[in-house]
Amino acid sequence: MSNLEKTADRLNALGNPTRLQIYRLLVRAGAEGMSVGRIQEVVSIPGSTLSHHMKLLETVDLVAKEKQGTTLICRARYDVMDAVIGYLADECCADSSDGRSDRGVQWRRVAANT
Amino acid sequence: MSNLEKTADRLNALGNPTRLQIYRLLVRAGAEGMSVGRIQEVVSIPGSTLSHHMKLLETVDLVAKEKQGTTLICRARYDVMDAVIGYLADECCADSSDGRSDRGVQWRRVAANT
DNA sequence: TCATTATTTCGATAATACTAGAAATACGGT
DNA sequence: ACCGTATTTCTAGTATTATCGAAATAATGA
Repeated sequence: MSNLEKTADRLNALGNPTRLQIYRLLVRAGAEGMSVGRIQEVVSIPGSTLSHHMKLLETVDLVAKEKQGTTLICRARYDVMDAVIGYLADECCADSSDGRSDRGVQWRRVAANT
Repeated sequence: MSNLEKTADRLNALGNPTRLQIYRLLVRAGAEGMSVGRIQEVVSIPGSTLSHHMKLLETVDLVAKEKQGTTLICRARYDVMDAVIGYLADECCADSSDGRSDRGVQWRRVAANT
């Protein structure tokens, strides 16, 4: 699967309001993550529908699941989002080789303030 | 329309291999842009299909069209991509207020090397 | 083992998206 | 006015996606 296809799949996964909301929750939850049940409380949709969305997010690797007893902890995979934005910024929005770049802004990955 | 919905629509527009390819072409074409016909030569799809994709990209403001005589010049709207990545980086991936951020990387908009 | 809670899978329906041929429109040149 | 080129709109078939109730599975504790 090409880089373009993989990126398109991931963008598509985020290209749904419900899933983007879920992903946003998970990113904000940080390393602690969030259980499927807790997510369901927030987004207020039937479990079966939620499960379907979670599966898609997991399929494209944007979300990882870890079973803890009977509950499932979900976490955003920052490295994968990193790859997505990296594609947009580098592969896609990189300066073209003929130096036609005149956008004024660019996206760059920077180290977190640690 | 909320910021989340708008962003989801834009991600959805890019979440299709053909459209992502088109968008990539346009970004690389820079300020000069690219005509619909030229895009069609590259991506090799029927005009009606291409027109449909271009319309969607325009609807979400990722692409602007400018009529020059009988041909249509299309250009990527970097400011809008900027807003999309900005949402992901700030709204979505921003450090949560409780300081749980521990990702190691972050995306930041930086000035282009002018 | 039984009940309970958490989550998924199944199955079905409705909605949306993708694709593309054919006809229509818009423009510039003759 | 007519022709050719560029692009869109119309129309429709097919495919994919979203939704959700009900049944199934998994894990824990009594």
